[in-house]
Amino acid sequence: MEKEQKMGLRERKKAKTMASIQMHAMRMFREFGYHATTVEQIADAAEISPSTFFRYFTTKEDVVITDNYDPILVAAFEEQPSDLTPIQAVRCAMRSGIEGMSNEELETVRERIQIIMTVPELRASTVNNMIQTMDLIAGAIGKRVGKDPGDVDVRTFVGIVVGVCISAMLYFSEHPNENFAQLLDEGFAKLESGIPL
Amino acid sequence: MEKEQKMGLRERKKAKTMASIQMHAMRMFREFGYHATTVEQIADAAEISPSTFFRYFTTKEDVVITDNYDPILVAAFEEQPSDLTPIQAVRCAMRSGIEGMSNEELETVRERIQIIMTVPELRASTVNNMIQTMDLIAGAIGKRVGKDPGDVDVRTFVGIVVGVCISAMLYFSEHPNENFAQLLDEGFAKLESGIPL
Amino acid sequence: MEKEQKMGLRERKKAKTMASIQMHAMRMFREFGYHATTVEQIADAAEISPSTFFRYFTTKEDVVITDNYDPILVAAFEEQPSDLTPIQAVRCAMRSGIEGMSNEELETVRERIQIIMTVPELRASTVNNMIQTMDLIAGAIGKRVGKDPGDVDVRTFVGIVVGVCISAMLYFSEHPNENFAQLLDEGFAKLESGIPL
Amino acid sequence: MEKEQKMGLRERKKAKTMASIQMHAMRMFREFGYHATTVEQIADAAEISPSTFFRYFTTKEDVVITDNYDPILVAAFEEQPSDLTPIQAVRCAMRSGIEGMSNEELETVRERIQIIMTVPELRASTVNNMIQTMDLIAGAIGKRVGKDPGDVDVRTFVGIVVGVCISAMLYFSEHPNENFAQLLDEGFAKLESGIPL
DNA sequence: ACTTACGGGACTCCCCGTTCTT
DNA sequence: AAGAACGGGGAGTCCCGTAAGT
Repeated sequence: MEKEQKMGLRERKKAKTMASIQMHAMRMFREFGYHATTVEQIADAAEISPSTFFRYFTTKEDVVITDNYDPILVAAFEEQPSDLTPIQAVRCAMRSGIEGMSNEELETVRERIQIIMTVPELRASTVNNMIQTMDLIAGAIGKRVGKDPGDVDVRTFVGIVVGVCISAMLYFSEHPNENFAQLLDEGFAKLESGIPL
Repeated sequence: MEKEQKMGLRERKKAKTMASIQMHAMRMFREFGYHATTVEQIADAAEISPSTFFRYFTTKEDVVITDNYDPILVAAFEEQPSDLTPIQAVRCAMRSGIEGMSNEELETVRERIQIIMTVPELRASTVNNMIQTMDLIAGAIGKRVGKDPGDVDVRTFVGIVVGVCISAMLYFSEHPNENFAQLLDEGFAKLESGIPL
Repeated sequence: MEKEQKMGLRERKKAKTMASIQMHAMRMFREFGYHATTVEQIADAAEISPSTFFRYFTTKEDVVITDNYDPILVAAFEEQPSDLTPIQAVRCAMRSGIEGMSNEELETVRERIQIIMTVPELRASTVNNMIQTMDLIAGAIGKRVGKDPGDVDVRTFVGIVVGVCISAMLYFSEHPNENFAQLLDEGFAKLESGIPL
Repeated sequence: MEKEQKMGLRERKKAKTMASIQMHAMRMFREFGYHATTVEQIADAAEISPSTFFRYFTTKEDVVITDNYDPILVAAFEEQPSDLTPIQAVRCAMRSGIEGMSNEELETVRERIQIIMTVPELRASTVNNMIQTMDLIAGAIGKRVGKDPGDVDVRTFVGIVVGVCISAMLYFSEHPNENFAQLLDEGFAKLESGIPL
């Protein structure tokens, strides 16, 4: 009990520190630009030492890229009724994942996408990140269609999903006034009736 | 004549230096690993100064990632008969692009893919690279289907193509004995009849 | 004759190139900042090669610092009537030097001072430059007062003059709306009646 | 107690490292010349890494230029009896500052001046440094005479002081057998009775 | 657990020679 | 003979990791 509580407190404190770093970092990226902001400056702003920064985030990039939506997404996917086609299931999972976010959260996501897609390195490593995420989904999809997660078809399918997500993010970064959730949804909607074009 | 020759010599010398750097780099990456090899070491091996290295390649990553297949691919795509569906055209362009390579060249490509997919940073920035490449193709596709290259559908289509390529490369990196060209081709073949799964 | 004309043309062309470089450089320094502007960018803007840049200006700093007022100043100084005290002579020489400038020229000078005093390196090397300039004047002063240019008093005198110039420039850089010529003149005016304070 | 001691130890270690770098650097500058000595070589000699060098000194120049006499000088100035004229106070402060140095220290100072005045860049940035130092003194002077530190007269006065220091240093660098302390003192002595010449 | 100190590699820019071209 | 290309090399900054305290 006692231990658990203390852990809880610690966890919460860690989460708070992490959030603080992220907040300051994002603000500074916005104000001065990603490259113009150094880790040291972020550490100063968050009142920690640079090494602590790296204990919370492996790299500078990670501050922008790290999110915790993976398990949420997977869970949402697994909850989809089994009569949906895989592509429908993905679409619905995405949608319900987004619907679960507060407006504030969504705003943060939008801002992150803007920064990410603007900075080549971030764009690169985010995609990389997505590939790993989608490996997760590959498992879920495999279960659903009764195939091995390593199966070529499953993998290709996952590739397509990632591709659609990327193009939605890119498109959104160039048209910030569009509704990102909708863009994404429409992308998958089209997939339901085959390849666009 | 004379002029052309001299220019040619210069160009050729530059190309030779570039190739030399790349050769040494790839060899050393293979032998000692990507991270264990420093730019300085590569420069030493290629008998140039580190600064010269960076005059030829903007980053260390670039040594692995840079290729000149973009214009070839685009050209191949534009040559495809106009009665093919976009996806068919892409598939055929890829195929003819690969067929135009010597065995040696193909071997190099294969090796590059292996290295790239193994090292996270390279994987990341290659994908990034592909996005840009595909922007090129977006233009060609736009022309073919009579849409703006920035059109959502075109963009989504391009995203899908990239997605399939990535998954093929990933799959290949895990199954080095497969035939990469064939993997890629099969990926697109499936697309022709809709989304797999 | 012919040769002289060609030389004249060449000279003029060189001067034009030099002016062009300087113009572009100053513009870019103003717009993007001194450090953010690279020599390469300047060269691009001036449509020359980086090496040519360095043929006209030894260093990047030189673009801002180089001027041709030294001989003018010395000449003006030597023209001063011999009944003036040294400090009066300096003052009058400065004044007549400035009066000989067009408004446009003065504006350029003002702008240069602003940039110079803002960038530490420029400030540093300008002062250095002034020391050399004043060595020139030391000669003229020596002649005037019948002492060796290397004499301690002459040197101290020169030091004071430089000191007053610097403080005027610094003051001006912090109060851009003041009249620089007047600031300088007032500085020397005070010297005529002893050390201020 | 314990903490204080340990802190003291740490501080002392840092100071030792700093002194070691400076010592090696100065020795090598003397032996091989300033430009012929690279930071890497200094780092090697001091048994640190180049990055550590730059953690202690922002630039290579800083190794020569950095000193800690500013606060000493200011303190000495503020201790001067208030019936002295500003110029007398400056003179006395300088004198008492120098008198507080050990012979060894003075020797180091002399050596530094020799190097500094020989190398244009060092000369330049030292002057720059002095301007900042004198800004400090401007504060003290302002207090003494009851004027704003930004006042034109105060600034001009400071400029003159700097000018005299520079000319003393320059003169000394050309006449190494002179007594620097005395040269400086004589410079200010003359100022007391008006501008020399 | 959190910091300080340090190492080291990537990368950029400045600046300068040498060579090659025109 | 003038100028551009090419390359070398040093200074400096930033990221990131590790070891040693505390």
